[in-house]
Amino acid sequence: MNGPTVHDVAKTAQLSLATVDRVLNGRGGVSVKAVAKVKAAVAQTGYVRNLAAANLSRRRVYRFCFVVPSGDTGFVALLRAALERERDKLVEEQILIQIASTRAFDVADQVAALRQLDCDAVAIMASEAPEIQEEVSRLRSAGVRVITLVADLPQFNREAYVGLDNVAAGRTAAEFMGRYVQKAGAILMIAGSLSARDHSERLMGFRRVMQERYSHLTLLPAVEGNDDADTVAQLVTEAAVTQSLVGIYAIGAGNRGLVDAIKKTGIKPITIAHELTPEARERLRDGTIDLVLDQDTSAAIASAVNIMRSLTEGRDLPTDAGKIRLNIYNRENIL
Amino acid sequence: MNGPTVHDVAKTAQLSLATVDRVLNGRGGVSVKAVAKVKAAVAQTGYVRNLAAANLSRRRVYRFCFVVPSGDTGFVALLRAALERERDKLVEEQILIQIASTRAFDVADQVAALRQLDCDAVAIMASEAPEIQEEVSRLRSAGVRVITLVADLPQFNREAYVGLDNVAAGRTAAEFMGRYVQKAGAILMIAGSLSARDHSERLMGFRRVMQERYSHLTLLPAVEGNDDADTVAQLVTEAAVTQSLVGIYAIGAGNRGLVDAIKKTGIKPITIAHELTPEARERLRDGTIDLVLDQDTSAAIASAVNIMRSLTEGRDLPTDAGKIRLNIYNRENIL
DNA sequence: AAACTTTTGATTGACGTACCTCAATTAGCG
DNA sequence: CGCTAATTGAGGTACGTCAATCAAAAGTTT
Repeated sequence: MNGPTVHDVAKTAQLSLATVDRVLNGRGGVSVKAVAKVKAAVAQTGYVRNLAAANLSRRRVYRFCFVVPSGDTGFVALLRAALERERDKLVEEQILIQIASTRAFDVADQVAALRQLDCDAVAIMASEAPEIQEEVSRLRSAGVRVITLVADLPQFNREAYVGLDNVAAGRTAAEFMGRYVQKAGAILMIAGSLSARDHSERLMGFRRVMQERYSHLTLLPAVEGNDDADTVAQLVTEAAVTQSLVGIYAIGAGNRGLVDAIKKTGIKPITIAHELTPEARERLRDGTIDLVLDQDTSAAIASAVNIMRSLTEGRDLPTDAGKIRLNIYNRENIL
Repeated sequence: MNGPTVHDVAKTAQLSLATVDRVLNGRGGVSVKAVAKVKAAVAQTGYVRNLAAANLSRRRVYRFCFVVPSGDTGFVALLRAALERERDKLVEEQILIQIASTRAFDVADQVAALRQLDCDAVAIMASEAPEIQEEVSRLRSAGVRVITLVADLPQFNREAYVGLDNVAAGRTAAEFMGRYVQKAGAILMIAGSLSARDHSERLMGFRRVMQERYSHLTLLPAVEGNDDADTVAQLVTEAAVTQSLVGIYAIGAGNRGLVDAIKKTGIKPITIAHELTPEARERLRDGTIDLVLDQDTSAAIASAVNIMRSLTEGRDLPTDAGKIRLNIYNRENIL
C-alpha cells in the first residue's frame, strides 16, 4: 500500500543500502556503473524520498532572521503581522524565525541589528548605505546567507531579492492612471523618499509610461512625503490650489494625510496608492482612493523563507525566485 | 540546542509519556487535573510538535483526486499543467495526486470518472447535473470528502469550494469597464454557457455594477459563445455591425475568435477577458485585450490540497478557506 | 605477487512522534 | 470495607532516512 523505500531501491538495484545511500546523497566514492544501477532502480520502483523521514533524520534546525523597520502602522505593520503569523506555522517544521526591529532610516540602528544576528540566513529591509553594505559583506563572509526584502540593494552582496518588480508596478499604475483620467490636467506623484530605491523605481516606471502613452497629462515634479501624513497633506493641498489636479500617485505611506487634503480642498483626482492597509481599504470603499497596488506580505515572507532554505541547503534558485505578484484592488475586489 | 520534546513535557509535568500523549492527541481517559498539568508543561517548555516526526510516525498517505475537463487549450490546460507541477512536489510529502480527465459538458463521462475513484478526497470541476449530484452523494456516504473546484455546486453535498468569488469578479470587471470606456455605446457580454454557474455569476456581478454606476452604457443581452472561437467570432461580428460597440466582457474561452472578429471589423472596444492563457497574454501585449482577470491555478490547487487534507484529518476549515485571489493584468504587469 | 586504492557490504544508532498493550494505581460508590 | 471503574505508568515497536563505522571485496599499480 505504501510507496517504495530505499530498501526497495537497494533490492532491485542488487546493491547494498549503503551504496544506494551514497548515490542518493551524493557522497561520492561510487562507480559509474553503480550510479547507473541505482538510478535505474529509482526509476523502476518509482522511489520518492520521504521528506518527513529525511527531515527528521537530518534534524536540521533552520534559524532565519528578518530585519525590518519598526512602526505599528501602514505597510510595515502588515509585514510584521504576517511574519508573526507565518512564524507559528514554521516552528513545526523546525524553522525558527527571529524578527529584529530597526528604526527606519536609522543606519546605525540597522547596523547594530545586523551585528548581533545569530542565524543561518537573513532577510533584510534596510537602507542603501555603505555601512550596511559593509555589514552585509561581513555576514556573508561569516557564512550567513543574505537576501533583501521589499526594497532591493542590488549592488550589495545579497544573494536574492524578494519583492515586487517596482518598475513594473510603477508602469502598471501609470497605465491605469492614463485610462482612468478623463480630462487633461496635472498628475502629482508623492514618494516617501526619493532616495529609497523601491520608491524611485516605481516613479521611474510611472513616468516612463505616462510619457510614452499619456503625454496629454502633465507630470508635476515628484515630491517627498517622508511617509508622514502631515507632510503629505501639505504637499497635496499645495498642488491642489496651484494646479488643476486630475491624478495622484501615492507611492509611499501617509495616506491619511492624502485623504484629508483631498476632502478639505474638495478636489476629485484619480488616486492610486500602494499597499492595502486598513486605511487604504476603507478609502477604496468610500471612493476616495480609486486603486490600490499591493504586494502580498504573506507571499513575500513565504517566498523569502523558501529561498533562505534553498540557499542554506546549497541548492540553486530558480530564475524567477522572489518575484512577488502585484495585487490590484478596486472597490469591488477588496476581500 | 534542539527544541523540547514530548519527553521534556512529561518530565516537567511529572507525568508519564503515555499520559502526555493521551492529552496531546486527545485520546481521552485523562483527568482534568492531568490535562491542566500537561498544558502548563507545554507552555512552560515551549514544546512544539515536530511535524516531520509526526508525519513519519503516522505514516499516513493521502490520496487525492482531481476531476477536471480535458482539453489542451485555454484555462483547463493551465489547470492541468499546474496540477502536474504540484503533483511532483507533493509526492515527497506522501500526498498522491491522481488526475482524472472528463469530456467537458459530458455528464455521463463525468459520472463514470467519479464512479471509479479510489481516494480520500476529490476536487471536482463538473457540471451542475442531477446525475452528478447523486454520484457526489454516493461518494460522500462512502466516506470520501468532496470539494468543488473553479465552478461551485452549492446545493450539492460538497464540503468546500475552491475558486473565485465569481460575482465579485464580474463586479470588478464592470468597475474597470466603466472607468475605461470613454464614450457612450453598447457593451457586449459573451459567456461560455449561460447555464454554467461560474459564468452566470460573473454576468450577474457585472450587470449589477454597470446598472448601479455606469448606466449611460447600454448592456446588450448576454450571449453564449460555447467556449468556441468560431461561435465567438460570429457573435462579436454580429454585434459590431448592428451596434456601436464600446466594450466587450469575455467571460469564457474562445478568445481567438474574439480577437479575429475585432481585427476584421476594425472596431476598437475596451475588452476585458478572463484567464491569462498564452493567447490572452499575447493580446494584452499588442493591445487587443485591455485587461485580463485571472485566477491563479497554482494557488487554487494548493488551497484545494490543504482543504482536502484538513477534511480528511477531521479538522475544521477557516471561514475563508478556498477563497482564491483575483489577479488582474494589464499590458504592464504580465510577468 | 604484494602493496596499494577504490568500491561495496553489512550493520547500527539516532531522530521524535504515534499508537498499542498490560499492569498498576487511584478514585468513586454503595 | 470491598468492589468496580477510571486513570496512570512503563515499556515497546514502527515509521524511513541519514550518517557513520569497519570489514570485505574488487580493481590498479609496481
